[in-house]
Amino acid sequence: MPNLPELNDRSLGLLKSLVERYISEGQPVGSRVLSRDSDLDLSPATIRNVMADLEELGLIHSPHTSAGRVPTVSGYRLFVDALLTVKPINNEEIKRLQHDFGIKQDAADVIEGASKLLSEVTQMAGVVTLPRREMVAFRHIEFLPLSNSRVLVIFVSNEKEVQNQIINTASEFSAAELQQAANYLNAKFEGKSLAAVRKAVLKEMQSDHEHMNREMIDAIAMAQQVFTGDKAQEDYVLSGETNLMGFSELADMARLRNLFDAFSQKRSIIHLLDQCLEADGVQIYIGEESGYQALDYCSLVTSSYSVNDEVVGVLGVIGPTRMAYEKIIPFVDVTAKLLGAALNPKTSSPF
Amino acid sequence: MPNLPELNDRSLGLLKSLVERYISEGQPVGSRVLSRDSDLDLSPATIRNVMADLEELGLIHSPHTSAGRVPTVSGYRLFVDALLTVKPINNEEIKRLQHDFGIKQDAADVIEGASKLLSEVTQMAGVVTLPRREMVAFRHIEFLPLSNSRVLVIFVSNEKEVQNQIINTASEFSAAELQQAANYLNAKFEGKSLAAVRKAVLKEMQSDHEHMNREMIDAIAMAQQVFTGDKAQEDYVLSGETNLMGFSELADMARLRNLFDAFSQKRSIIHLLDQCLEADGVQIYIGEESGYQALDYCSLVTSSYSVNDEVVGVLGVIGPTRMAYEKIIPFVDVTAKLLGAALNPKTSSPF
DNA sequence: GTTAGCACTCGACCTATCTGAGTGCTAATT
DNA sequence: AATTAGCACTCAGATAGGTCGAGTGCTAAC
Repeated sequence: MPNLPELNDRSLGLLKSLVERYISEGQPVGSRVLSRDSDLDLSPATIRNVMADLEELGLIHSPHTSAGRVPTVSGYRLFVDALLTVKPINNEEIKRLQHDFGIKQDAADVIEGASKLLSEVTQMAGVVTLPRREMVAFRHIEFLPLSNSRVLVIFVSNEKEVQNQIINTASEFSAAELQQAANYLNAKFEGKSLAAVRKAVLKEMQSDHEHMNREMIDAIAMAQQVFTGDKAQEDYVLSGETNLMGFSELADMARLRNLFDAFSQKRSIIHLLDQCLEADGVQIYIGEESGYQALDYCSLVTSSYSVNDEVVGVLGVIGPTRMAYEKIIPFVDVTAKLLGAALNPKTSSPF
Repeated sequence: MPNLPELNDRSLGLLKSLVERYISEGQPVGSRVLSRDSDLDLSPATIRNVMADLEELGLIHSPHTSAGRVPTVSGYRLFVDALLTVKPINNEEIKRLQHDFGIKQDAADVIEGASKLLSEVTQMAGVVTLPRREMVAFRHIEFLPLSNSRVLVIFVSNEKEVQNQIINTASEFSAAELQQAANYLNAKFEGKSLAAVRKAVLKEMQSDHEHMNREMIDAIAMAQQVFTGDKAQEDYVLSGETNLMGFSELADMARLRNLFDAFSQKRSIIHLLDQCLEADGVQIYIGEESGYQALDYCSLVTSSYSVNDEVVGVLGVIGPTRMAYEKIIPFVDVTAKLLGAALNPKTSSPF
């Protein structure tokens, strides 16, 4: 095993300077600029030696012989994990953002506003997943008869969210019968979380039906269709995709198309965002780390957001790997908290 | 006034060959290929003379001295209006498309399916506007109390469409009061078109309220908020945008960005599509004809679609000006008819 | 361990040249 | 009078050579 060059403070400091420089300038950085610019007082020659070490460790890389060095994915990773000095957001700024959130009436608007905000402030793409259905509270259900034993189900959760779907029933019901069923379900489940409702419905289905009358049984049967079909209706709101067209990393049409295809198919992106649901705090995927080819030249900075201390969704920013992490990270963090608060009418400011 | 060269049959035939050739090959076409290929038996020299005439008329144009000729917008226009031989769609194909439409349950799915269909078949971008709200039938309304005098309005139209909005009321209402109001409105308006409901509501507002009780007045006041606020909630479903990235006309990042910006802002595109609502039959905008800079290098082929003989929306295809109009036009036409039929549960096939 | 010096590499940019497709014009042909 | 052959001309695109400068790795001196 070859004797790997050690990573002392000096090397790390150098890496930090290099990454910062590359992020701000966008061009491979050479030994001379680094010598002149960085606070460490070293000659270009010395810096070249250190850079050779860093290259051997796979932290930086030279596009060609006579260009400077560029951080690799591992380089960025080390930078983000250990070297980054996050810039806190000043208080006025937070106030302003908070105010922006305050205006919106319904949940969909709030979500869309958050997505736009993310993209406008960062000049990259912003993304916000819709809140998870299971985590929201059951508020009200309504059945309306359609033709051919089909029933339109309207379902209100939380304060502001309305969803609807069509189900097929075993027999045809009158408006009055459906009303009864709805009344039953509304009385029984109001205020519970959807996850709880789902569990309760399944239990009812399995228990013997002796103590239940016909209407109750029908109601439960319909509720089953509504709540236990797992049609992961997950979705997200994306904004500012076109900002990404400005970055040279994505000037290549094939790459760009890959990325935009992924955006419109949504599947991969949703998978990825789902992974962020579990982790709390800010989560970062740099370049290929995401595992999705479409995002190879991009980084994703995410944070989950919560309502009533329950994680319900994820939001984040997508941009080129060369992004100003020290600003993006705190901004994503704050936005997630503000969004959570805005979606919960009861809480006051998290700050 | 200079003596303009006349447009005889030969010139027109030549223009036709040229446009067809350019559409299929994508490269400026010269006198030689046209002489060899076209059915008119003419030497390259003669063709050059004719082409010079066509150029003088502004129908074709030479990118540079030693390139062939390319149709101008006027050239395409003349081609489309007078020279095009539309290829009828064969019957099996229609059957297949019809079947695709048959499967979908709810209106939103049908619309999205149509958009995807348009983009997949043409390999360009497909767009479908959501049906106009005023034209659909009123079916059912429902009020639910929220906090602070706010009321959630759920509103069902047609068979499958559900919409909702939040309104602010003058005073706080109980669930029972709201129920009464809803009953009143449902009884009074069921089955009428939204445009009719709107008119009726406005009339009620102006009439003296002597013959009405308190609940009716409240109901009408709420209905006014719901139906007469003209929040043109117009929107469209776009698919296959990324197909456009493959066309050399849009290889330029600035152009592409312009276009995609227009797509996500939606405003311009909606304006344009709205213009197509009035015209019936297939409508075509070629290049700058649209008046929107973002679409300068694109053509838009649209057709309105109708439910119950009432025009409710527009659908179409967006692609480079260099597109196979003879196939696209009949396809858009058929798709519009099939979509109209699919949205109307009562009609049988239009074919 | 650090630095100065130096030969070397290589992309970026500029220029010159060649090629071929296609034109416009003129004069000959039908 | 319309068509065509012939020819000089134009111009984008590809290829090749040449210069420039930024940056490197290595060696020897500090």
